[in-house]
Amino acid sequence: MTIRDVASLAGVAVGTASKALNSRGSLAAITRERVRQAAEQLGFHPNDLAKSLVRGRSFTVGVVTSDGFGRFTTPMVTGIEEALGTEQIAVFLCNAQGDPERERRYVRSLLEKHVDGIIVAGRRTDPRPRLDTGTNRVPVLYAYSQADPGVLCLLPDDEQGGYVATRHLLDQGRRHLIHITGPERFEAVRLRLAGMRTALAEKGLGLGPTSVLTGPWDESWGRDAVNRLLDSKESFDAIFCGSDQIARGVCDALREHQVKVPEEVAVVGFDNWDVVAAATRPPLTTVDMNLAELGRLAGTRLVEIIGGARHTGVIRLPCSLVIRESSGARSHSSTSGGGATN
Amino acid sequence: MTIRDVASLAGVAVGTASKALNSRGSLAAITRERVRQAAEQLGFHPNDLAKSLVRGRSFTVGVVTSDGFGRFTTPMVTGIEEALGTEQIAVFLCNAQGDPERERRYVRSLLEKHVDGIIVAGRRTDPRPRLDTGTNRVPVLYAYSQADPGVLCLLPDDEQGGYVATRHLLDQGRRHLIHITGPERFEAVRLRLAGMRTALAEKGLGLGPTSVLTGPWDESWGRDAVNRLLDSKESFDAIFCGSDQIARGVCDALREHQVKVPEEVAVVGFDNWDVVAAATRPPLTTVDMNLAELGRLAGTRLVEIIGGARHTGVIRLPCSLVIRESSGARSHSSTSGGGATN
DNA sequence: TTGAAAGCGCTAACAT
DNA sequence: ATGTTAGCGCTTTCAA
Repeated sequence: MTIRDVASLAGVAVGTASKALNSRGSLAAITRERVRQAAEQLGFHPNDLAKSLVRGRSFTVGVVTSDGFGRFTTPMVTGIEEALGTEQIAVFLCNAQGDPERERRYVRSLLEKHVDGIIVAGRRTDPRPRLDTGTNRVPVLYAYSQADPGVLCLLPDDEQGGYVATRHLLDQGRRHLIHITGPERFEAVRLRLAGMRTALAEKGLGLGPTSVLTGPWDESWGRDAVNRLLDSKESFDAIFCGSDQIARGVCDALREHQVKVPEEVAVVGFDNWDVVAAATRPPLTTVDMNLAELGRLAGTRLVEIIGGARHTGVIRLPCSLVIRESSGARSHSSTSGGGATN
Repeated sequence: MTIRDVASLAGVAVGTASKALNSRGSLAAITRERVRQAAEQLGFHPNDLAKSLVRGRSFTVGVVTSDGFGRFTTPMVTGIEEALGTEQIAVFLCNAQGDPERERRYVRSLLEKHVDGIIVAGRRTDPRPRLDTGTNRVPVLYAYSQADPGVLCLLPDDEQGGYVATRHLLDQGRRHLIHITGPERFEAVRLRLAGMRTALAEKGLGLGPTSVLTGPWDESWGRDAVNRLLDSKESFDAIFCGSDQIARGVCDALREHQVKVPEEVAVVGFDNWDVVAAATRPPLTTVDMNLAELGRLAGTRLVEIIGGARHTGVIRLPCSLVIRESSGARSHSSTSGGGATN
């Protein structure tokens, strides 16, 4: 079942059939129609392999992730697929699991498949070595991942995220804020904290050395940190957490100490990881990094680069605040709050 | 940069170069080496598109999922990739999100890319319509998803899963078991319950009408169900839950009513969803569906079918029990427990 | 407006 | 053992 069959059924040459099916060149309307009908009748589908070979483009892109299609990659891939789908581009997903050897193998395979471009997606935003594509000049773009300034990197604006979260707490009248977050070696941790400080400074407030607690990214750290805080007798009326998992631990520990959330202490998380945020009691107000949107942008930018555009540098996409009950505010969502953005 | 360049640098004909690079035919060792060196020196990568065109196989397969790379699909894809990777087969991942129209578009695109086969992956195991590939005869296989008996379906053995969980509780000396699970319209819910009944029957025990509580799949249902149970004054010393999320809600509610887990009530979950199972207090004993293994099998079976083998019918893979603290047993893991399997 | 023919990069059958 | 050649299915000049 090839275009020859269609051509002969329609009684035309293959070249003519090709033009008819691709709406190219000039043809009699009647001929075009005859070819279309023949194709329809035979259930003809063109062979993309042959098409790609002659056109020198495969209309596929590769996504190399180190996150195993986890929490961060998943929504991004959805966005990427959405953006590329409208361009008729299909996606090869490769899960390198952070292993350089696997990554090399995947890249090799992608190059042999002549992908039109590659998106590198990570599980954390800290700099990584540039993807090694040898002498090949395929367009490469980094999403939720960054390499050096010579390439295009798309990242959430963690600083602005920290800012809006804090600003929201201040707007609720809270004045004694605590930050419980992940390990300081994460750039995201440092940026979110910086945004928090900016928002506090605008109100003439600051953060004492005992008000920032760093530890692992998980629930039990949230509980431990709260216990430590309660022991220290430090007073506070709000906690901004570096992740929803931490926030959940925080809420659990507060409840178990009969501290009412949000009446006595307001809590804001980070990630808007639905299964965690929705299951927390009370449901979490949290920062959403808009990863699907970031994925969408990655897709469209990559298409532009494939088309010849030159994009480099870091683009940071604003986070939004998703308001639920843990912060004691009436619900509404917001992306605004700027000011902390570079 | 094509095989011609390699051939001319090595001073041989393209056919010779091809043979050398693919270790086919008979060649002088010295020639083979010369070609290899030339390829190396030029950084030559063969064009898979051309290769596929002439060989009539693309060495790619499509995975169409309705689970958005979620909890179930993610580990499966890891297994699929692993199995196919060793066969040099790459994977097109398509997230149809349960939308038939999107599914049609993806299948069309996969067929045009001439994938060698397609794996349909779901977010629930209940029967779905067969994937529509038109007149095309590509091999299709269903993983964590099933269609009709004419095709090959790979599923977890939910009944055996229910059996091992229950058996484990009985082995701990528990005698008054409760089942809190998801909506009865799920085949998995009915099968797990059947396995539970089998295990109980072996000890001459049964399940009263008030001992099986069905509801939504989430944490709050677990809490509600426990509250209802405690109100009813029904006595029990173990709860087998249809999901880890339900189990987590169950543990939280029990703790809040000062019921000790596992001393007074043992709890077993289902899914071994690490972020939930590990964060629960105490950490959950739970049933693991071995989805990566299921994915691996899907990959190898698909390769066999592509190779001409004919496989149909339903294959159910055994679940294993992952023992943590919520069931009050010393840790060890087990896949055995059969008996409830068809 | 249509047809004929070249060629995308590669493999495989056939010659030498 | 190596070279030559004919395609794989399609698009795209160029002629007619």
